[in-house]
Amino acid sequence: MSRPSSSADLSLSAIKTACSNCNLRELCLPFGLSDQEVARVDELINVRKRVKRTEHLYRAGSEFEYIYAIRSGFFKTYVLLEDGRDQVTGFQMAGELLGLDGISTESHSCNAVALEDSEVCFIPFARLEQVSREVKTLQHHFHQVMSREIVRDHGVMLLLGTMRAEERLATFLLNLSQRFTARGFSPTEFNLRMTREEIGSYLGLKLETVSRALSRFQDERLISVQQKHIRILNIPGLKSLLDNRK
Amino acid sequence: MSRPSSSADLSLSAIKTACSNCNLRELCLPFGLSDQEVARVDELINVRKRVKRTEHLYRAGSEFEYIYAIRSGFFKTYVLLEDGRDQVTGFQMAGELLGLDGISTESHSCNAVALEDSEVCFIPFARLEQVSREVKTLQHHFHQVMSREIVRDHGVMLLLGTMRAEERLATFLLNLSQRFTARGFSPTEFNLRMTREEIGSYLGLKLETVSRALSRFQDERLISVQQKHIRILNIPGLKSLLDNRK
DNA sequence: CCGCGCGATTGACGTAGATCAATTTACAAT
DNA sequence: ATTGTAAATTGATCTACGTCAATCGCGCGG
Repeated sequence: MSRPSSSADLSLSAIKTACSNCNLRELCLPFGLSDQEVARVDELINVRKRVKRTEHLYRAGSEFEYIYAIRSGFFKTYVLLEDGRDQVTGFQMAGELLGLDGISTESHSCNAVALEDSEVCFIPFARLEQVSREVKTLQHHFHQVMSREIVRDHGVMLLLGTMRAEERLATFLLNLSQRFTARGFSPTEFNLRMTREEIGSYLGLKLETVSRALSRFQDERLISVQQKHIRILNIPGLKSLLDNRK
Repeated sequence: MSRPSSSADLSLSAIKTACSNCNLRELCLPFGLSDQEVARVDELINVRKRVKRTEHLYRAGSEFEYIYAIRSGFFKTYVLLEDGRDQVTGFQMAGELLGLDGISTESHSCNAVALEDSEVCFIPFARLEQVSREVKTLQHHFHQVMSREIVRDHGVMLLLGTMRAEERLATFLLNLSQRFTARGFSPTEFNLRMTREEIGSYLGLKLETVSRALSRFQDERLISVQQKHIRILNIPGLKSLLDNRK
């Protein structure tokens, strides 16, 4: 509906939403807001939609109109080079925002695709700006979210520029663990939503290298891997792969 | 004064500033604002300071209070790993903003150091937020600036994750060329402000690799290099290094 | 003008990860 | 259950870039 673009037709039934009774409140846009202020955010989120696995939420070049908040599910964002090479720029889970890349040129610069069936809140950006002119805490928090994305990107640049394969993968696993923890899931046991190839694309490695590194971690009893199921057996051990180097 | 921190004492005389008569207006924060609106921005920039070569503007961990606009000069930002490895996350020139990383945690997450004697406008962030609650165009433009940084970072991730040494360097040179052009300088002739090692750190390469690639470009008559002086002889040739791959 | 030192260049060699290829495994459709 | 397909694992080899090392050369201070 809202964007009859090249992206797959996202959904079906728009779901009535409310941040007020969303259990992701503390991870998402309304973080740190008073009840009254959350009510202001509520009024600007009027649509929630389902996005099925493999469907795109937006594509590079498509018009920017919304910021998206992941209600449930899992996404990846990626950029493409003309020759077909691509780079996964991030994996996003519940409570995280998508689409910030679109603000700069009014059109998206990357692609966002669901890695599992998901639900997404559509936040009309013009209205978000309007409300954040009125609600100081919302304004500040939104700036923090954007800044956090910049800081995260710098971390990825550090990873891509200086780390070896095993360090990259350990960093990746520890990051997932920490984010699952923040969402109330086990820090040590989870299912990967992405393929080895997608992990590799994110980490600047080939899928074979990812697979070999996972196997080596398993040999060293740091983790156990069975396809997409990961169990972290030795968090300090994984961490020690990072700080000892050089 | 403002931050009696670990950073070198930046300066000397604060200089009276005014965006209104700054020739970088169109590249900097006031871009796209009416005269009246620029006047509002003027009132929040009360300090301009000199930062000498090798001096830090801020360091990771230092308190965040200002966004900085480069009036003149050249900076690099970098992040550090405990073991001493570092990654240059960007090179910034006149009209560009520094310090956006600090918003997320109220303290800076990277380091910013001048690569040549520079002048910097200090923009108290709390006041910037205040004024941008009142000036819609300023608010929107600031969001665009932050978003542009995210998009830029994604481009660097693509470079670090998928490109080969010569492609990275060609991309780097073309990017510098384009930014110098936007500032009224020659697209084809400029002095590098950074060492081979700093270029390498930014591009995820060792300094020897940077040096060799530059020499190869010179052999192929794409550029001429003499120490820090670069002359680009064949822009299409450099570009063609990028799109043909694979 | 001279010498010192950092930055840059260039060469020889080593290696982490890419590439190519062959199975194996999981899961979805029938 | 059976077959088809995509994902994952593992091995053998190749290579782009890193590492180590020897100059070179420019700019700066005395």
